[in-house]
Amino acid sequence: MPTTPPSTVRLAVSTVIFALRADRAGGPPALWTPLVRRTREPQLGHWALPGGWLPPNEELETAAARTLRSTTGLAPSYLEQLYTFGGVDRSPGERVVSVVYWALLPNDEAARATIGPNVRWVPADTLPELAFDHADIIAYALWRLRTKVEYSEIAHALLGRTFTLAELREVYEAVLRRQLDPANFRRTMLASGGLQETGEHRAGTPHRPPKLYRYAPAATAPGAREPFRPTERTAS
Amino acid sequence: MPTTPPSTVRLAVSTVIFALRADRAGGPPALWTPLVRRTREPQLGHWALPGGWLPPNEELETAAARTLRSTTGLAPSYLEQLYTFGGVDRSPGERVVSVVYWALLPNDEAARATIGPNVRWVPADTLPELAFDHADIIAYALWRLRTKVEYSEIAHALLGRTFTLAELREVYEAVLRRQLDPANFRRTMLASGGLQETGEHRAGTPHRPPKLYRYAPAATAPGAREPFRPTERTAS
DNA sequence: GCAAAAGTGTTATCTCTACACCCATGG
DNA sequence: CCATGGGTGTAGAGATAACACTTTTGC
Repeated sequence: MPTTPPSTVRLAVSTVIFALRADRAGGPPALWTPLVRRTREPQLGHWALPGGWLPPNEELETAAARTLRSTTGLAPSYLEQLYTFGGVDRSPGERVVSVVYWALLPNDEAARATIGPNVRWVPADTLPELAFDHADIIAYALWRLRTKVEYSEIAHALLGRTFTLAELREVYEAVLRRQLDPANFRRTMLASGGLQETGEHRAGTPHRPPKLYRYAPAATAPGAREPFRPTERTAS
Repeated sequence: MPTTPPSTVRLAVSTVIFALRADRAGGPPALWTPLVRRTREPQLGHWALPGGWLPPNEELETAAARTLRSTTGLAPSYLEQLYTFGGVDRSPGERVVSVVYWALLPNDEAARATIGPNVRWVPADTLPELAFDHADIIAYALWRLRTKVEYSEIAHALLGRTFTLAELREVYEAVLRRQLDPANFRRTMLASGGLQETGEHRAGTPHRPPKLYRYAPAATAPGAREPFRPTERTAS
């Protein structure tokens, strides 16, 4: 079916948001993501990633954070550019290039996220049918999260400011979908130097109270592999 | 200095290109990259990354390959999206969002790349002053190449179709800027399963003729970490 | 005291690295 | 037969994984 080629390119910014949620109280947490219902054509009524057109005077990352806030009412603990999707046939009738970001929300805050008829949280690995290529995009973001957790210290972004080692391990287990040895996990984490004892303990447990830690990135060792975030020039 | 905000966003595609070149004949190769001289304002006359505006009916990756071909006259052996740079103040007076790709050229072909008054090859780690934020972009692309070489098998893309293990090691050494143990390198490479003997030997050496290999990706083992290239829908 | 999770110790195994050594070829 | 890089063997250091064991709390 030959369509008349679009005359312009429109630029959108979308965000894939991840947070941990327990299916049932006390059960192991899993990754969930919020979707919004489209209120315009094309694909009116379909579920889609939060996003919108890029205002000419707004930074890309700021636009991503804004759509995130308007969707969930929360600020992300982690936000990074994922990929730019620009296939000619992504959207019928017009050429849309989407710069997609991905974000992590802290656990305690995510519980009181905005809910409404046009926002819906779904498990990240069993998605409903989505608009455009958004299912592919979420799958890619999930892959990025899962691979990045293995070599980077981002898991803490899914927790609150302080957490126990067992809670941190639960995050890893939810993301990686496999059990980890508590003893070895503890040693690996402490050896990384990225954790700092708060001196406090989690109260209210039916057993020995665990220590609380906070994330405190180690002083960058010479020659260490820093993530190298591209330097974006912010508006003056 | 307050400037009047631009009313539209323009979308460009640029490409960082890497190839190996020996400084002197027989010497160890190093990474070089081609630049083009700008023939329009802004930044007229400055050296910049090859690129251009995105035509509404052209795929992003196709646009990157096209600018690469028009700059060097060659086809890339590797091409991947790097990052999208969209800072509000990247370009004076207008809002330009650049989807940047990075590419590798095979060694034998790179030798006969196009040269002209408006194309100039420079060593990738000692750049001249560049237009816009292009120096930052190349630095980021270099970082990506150097980190990706450590966990992925892309080094062969800087060589021809067949190569010796010593030649492959030279690529790694040029990219990583450090010497590698030939014995251990050999074993690691052969164990990866990505190399296949051709049965031929490199002739004309003043000593024992080395075996020639070709790149032949191993059958994907179950649970192996595939690179997961995002699925772009190609034009029908 | 008993259950349960926090936290520690120990050992087998695998991987990485350095380097000694033999092999094959041109001159 | 000699120089040179191709190619193999191997032992020590360090990281990883499995699991036994001790500690500390609530009930």
